[in-house]
Amino acid sequence: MSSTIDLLRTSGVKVTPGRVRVYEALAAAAQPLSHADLEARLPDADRVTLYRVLDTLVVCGLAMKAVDARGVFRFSASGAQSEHRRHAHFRCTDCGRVFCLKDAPPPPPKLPRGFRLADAEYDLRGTCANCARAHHK
Amino acid sequence: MSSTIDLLRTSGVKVTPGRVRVYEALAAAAQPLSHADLEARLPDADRVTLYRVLDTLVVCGLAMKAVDARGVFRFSASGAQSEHRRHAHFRCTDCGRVFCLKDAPPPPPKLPRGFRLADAEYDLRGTCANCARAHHK
DNA sequence: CAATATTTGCAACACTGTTGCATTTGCAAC
DNA sequence: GTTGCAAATGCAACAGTGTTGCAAATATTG
Repeated sequence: MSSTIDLLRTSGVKVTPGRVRVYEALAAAAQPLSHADLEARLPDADRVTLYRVLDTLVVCGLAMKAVDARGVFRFSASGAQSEHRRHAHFRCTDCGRVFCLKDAPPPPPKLPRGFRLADAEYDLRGTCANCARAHHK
Repeated sequence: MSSTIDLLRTSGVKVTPGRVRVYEALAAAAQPLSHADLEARLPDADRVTLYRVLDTLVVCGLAMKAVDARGVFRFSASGAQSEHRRHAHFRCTDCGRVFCLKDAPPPPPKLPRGFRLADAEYDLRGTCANCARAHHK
């Protein structure tokens, strides 16, 4: 099994206690966590450092960042696969969770002449099964 | 033709100059507007009143509220905006311009059971014709 | 026009996120 | 180990977005 330390090292960022603890908190969580959630779980962490650690994890691909329905950023551990580009994502507008759809991504539409495609993202938004159920409780 | 005043009256809320102006600004906009956008368009409006007017319009069904990628609420007059949803966008990573692709977007993939699709966006990124040509100068 | 429930404007606040800068720390090279 | 230095941290201050309380103004109803 690959430790958090190895994950960080492999991702090319310095290994610090803060990054280890934040990543492990994200990985242990069942839901994407907001900055406030993480502050509650890691009471000793500095507010600003926490923001910067989260940024680092997102940039190096270890975490994903999304916006929930209240406009708050939520973060989730993304298990280090940066293959997140070429398949469709479903983002729940309620809980902010992102689901990867395994179905083959649809072929990109034709582009005007001269345009060069670097990257494509099919983003679906809506309500996930959990939140849909919770809605008409 | 139904004037804004009639729309408001029909929706069961008091008709005030602020509500009329805000609704008409929303209806005239090509994109959903943030609170800040509206403040720029209506320089005389009070900040807080603007928030409350927007809330009222949403509650009475004349406007829709959504969160953008930066976590900011954006508002649009109901009825508008359903057409800008279902087509693909190409964003040039060089000049930042966004092009709307007229071709019909591919059908959304199948979702897991219980998931409800509200909105889909096919985002392509790359280099537009202009910038591609400029590149091998 | 008068009565009254709503709405407005203002001040103050709360939450989320960012920037600048001095200090500490990871880590690589000795 | 020790050292050097870029990077990360902690702190303070700030910026943007949204909310609450309350007194004054106003849209509707009769």
